[in-house]
Amino acid sequence: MAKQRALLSRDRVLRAAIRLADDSGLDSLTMRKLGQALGVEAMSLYNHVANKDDLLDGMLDLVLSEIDLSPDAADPEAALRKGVISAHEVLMRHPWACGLILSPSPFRVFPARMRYMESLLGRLTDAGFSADLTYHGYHALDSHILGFTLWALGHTLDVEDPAAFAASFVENLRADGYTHLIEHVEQHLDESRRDEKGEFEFKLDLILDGLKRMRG
Amino acid sequence: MAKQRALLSRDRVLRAAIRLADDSGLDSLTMRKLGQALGVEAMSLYNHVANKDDLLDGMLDLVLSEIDLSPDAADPEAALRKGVISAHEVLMRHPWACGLILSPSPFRVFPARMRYMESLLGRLTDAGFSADLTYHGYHALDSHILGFTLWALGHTLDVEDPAAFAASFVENLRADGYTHLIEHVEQHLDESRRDEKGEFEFKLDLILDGLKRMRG
DNA sequence: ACCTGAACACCGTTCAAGT
DNA sequence: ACCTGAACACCGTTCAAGT
Repeated sequence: MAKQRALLSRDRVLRAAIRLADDSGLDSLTMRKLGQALGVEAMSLYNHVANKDDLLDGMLDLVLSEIDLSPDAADPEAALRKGVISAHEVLMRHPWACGLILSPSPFRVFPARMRYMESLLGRLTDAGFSADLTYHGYHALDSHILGFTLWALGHTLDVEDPAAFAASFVENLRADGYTHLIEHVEQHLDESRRDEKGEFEFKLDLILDGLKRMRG
Repeated sequence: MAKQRALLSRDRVLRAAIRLADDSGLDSLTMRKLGQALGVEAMSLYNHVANKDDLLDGMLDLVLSEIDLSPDAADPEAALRKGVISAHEVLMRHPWACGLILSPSPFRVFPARMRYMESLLGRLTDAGFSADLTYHGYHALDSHILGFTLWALGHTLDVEDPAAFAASFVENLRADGYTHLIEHVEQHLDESRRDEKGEFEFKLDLILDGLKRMRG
């Protein structure tokens, strides 16, 4: 460890925290370990963040800033669809973020989140949806972005050999007659199907097509 | 506290833990507080659950058992829709459950979850969906159940006067020109719209109608 | 067989003391 | 102004000792 470390700053603390959470998960993000990663004692961090909640808010603010929900007057429907997918991709890169945004207490507000909300609502309006459809459509899309992504992340099983795991899982199921579940697991093992982005967009298009039909 | 307490058992421990989490949230569910609620020291709990993860799995097993996904040969489409709504209602009653099921590590398997998966797949098949549509439809519906419910729970702001909170929130937004977001918050304040179940079913019907159209 | 006191290795956070 | 040692009030969990 170099003796001459760069000076601590809020930005350096937040970026180190994101890296630590990306690499090792939120459970590994403790003030002590974060200090260690920065070559400093845990207590020093409190000179740059108010407390751990403030740290988490700051991390989310940087992450949501990566989302690109910019307008496209030439093709507003494509801009909406692309923005939603951008949000999904950003949240998949930072697997700890979705759960944090959706944790009920405290309700987290920070600048990038407001900009995200404003932009998503703007892209819905641009696409020609009425105030009423924009209202419901926002809920459908925001819950798809955060909810589906968290759901997908919650189904990534962290095991060396997924095929072997699934095989022994199916074996256990067979004895108890879970016929539909066995078929579903076998469909998952079909390499041609294992396409997470495809699943996100499949449901996204169900939602978007339904909204467009209601728009008439 | 009565001196003569009923004997501890795994079932009593699990039910007390569910009550504590329902009333005070998952953060309040510590082994020490759970012991206290049962009139016992924390260490006694380890005679009935292997560890805290085993406790959480047991709690989820009881909760998911409340879901009614029974078939209805006379109207299989209604059975599917009713079952999805039943799952949502159960998960709303136990606000800590969704987040736990979707927490990525460990991937939680327990009997009631397998029965839930098997039943949901069965209701999709009953409704006449092909193997392929059942595969994608299961992902769309399961992620809607768990993801939307968690999303909705993550938006319940725990404040004494929501209207006053929203008003001051809007005031802050106005200075920064968040016009779409202001309109959205004002739509939320419209009493006639505040219908959480409506929002769940709005998106559910987008998904179900889309699936039915693909079924042809 | 079931319960518990003491202990261990952790948390977030405060605060007086150092530079 | 920024960093830190010591301390406090918590966690989950183990284990030997009690009944």
